Amino acid sequence: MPELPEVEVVRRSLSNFITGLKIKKVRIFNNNLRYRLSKNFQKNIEKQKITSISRRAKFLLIKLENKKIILIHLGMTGKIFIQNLTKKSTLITSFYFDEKFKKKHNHLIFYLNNSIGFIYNDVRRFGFIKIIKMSQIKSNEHLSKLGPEPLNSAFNNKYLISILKKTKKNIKNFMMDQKYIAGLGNIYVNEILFSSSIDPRKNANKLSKQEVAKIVSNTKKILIKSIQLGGSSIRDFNSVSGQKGKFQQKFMVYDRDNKFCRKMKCKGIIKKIYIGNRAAFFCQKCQK
DNA sequence: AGGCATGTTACAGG
DNA sequence: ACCTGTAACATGCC
Repeated sequence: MPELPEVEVVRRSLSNFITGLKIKKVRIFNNNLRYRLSKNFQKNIEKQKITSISRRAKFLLIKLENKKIILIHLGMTGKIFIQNLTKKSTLITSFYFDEKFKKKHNHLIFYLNNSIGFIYNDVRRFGFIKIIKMSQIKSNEHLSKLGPEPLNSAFNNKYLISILKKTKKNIKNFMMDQKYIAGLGNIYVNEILFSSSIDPRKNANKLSKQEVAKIVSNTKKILIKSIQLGGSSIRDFNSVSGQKGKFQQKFMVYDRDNKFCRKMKCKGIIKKIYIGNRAAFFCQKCQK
């Protein structure tokens, strides 16, 4: 689920629900996420008020009054629920609402005031939660190596041209690399390259200025559009009651192998190949 | 049954 | 040093 747009959608709805609330108590059901929780995990965050929630790349940063930050990465299947504990109903964030969510993979619950529970659920446990200090943001091992935010003005033609010169990667692997552009994943890179009419296998340092400009503008356009539509919901939440993201309805290539290219008059067939062990979807006719 | 999945990281070899 | 491929992590769904 979670690439930049999905994480941003979670951040926004989460922000409405829990900003200003106090973490009364933390219960841990399963300590075995990608990394084990630190020894002082509970002690560091209990009785602390949540001051704000921000996002960097695919990371959520929940800032607390004591200058500590709950750093969350959702991995592949991490989800956050906000539950109204008194009514025993699931309120949730616009993105992950599901009344029938399985308790099985709830690994952690933060009891907030107002009878609100913040639940971390992760089927595959590739995600993780760490407590860091505000002062460590810049030096943190996860955050320090990240490239610019694609929606920030620092991600522009000039920047991209300058770093593309130095790489020997193909453009798809390049764009997936968080140290060059932070927050893109497999779905959005496939979609951006399609809308830019660029073959994902193309050497990144062989792109023309025009192609680079297309990547920059299409990246911003697609991410913004997806955030507006609540992100992409794939593979889960088929229940009608839950609010799903809608960007998956806009996919031009992702998971559309053997289907017709959706570009007007193209009639090419979407092909699926593997690049760097990740599925690449593209139209052989429009992407050169 | 085996392959595949929105992610990241470590390691081997070129 | 950079690049690529492979495997690992763990679970569920075709």
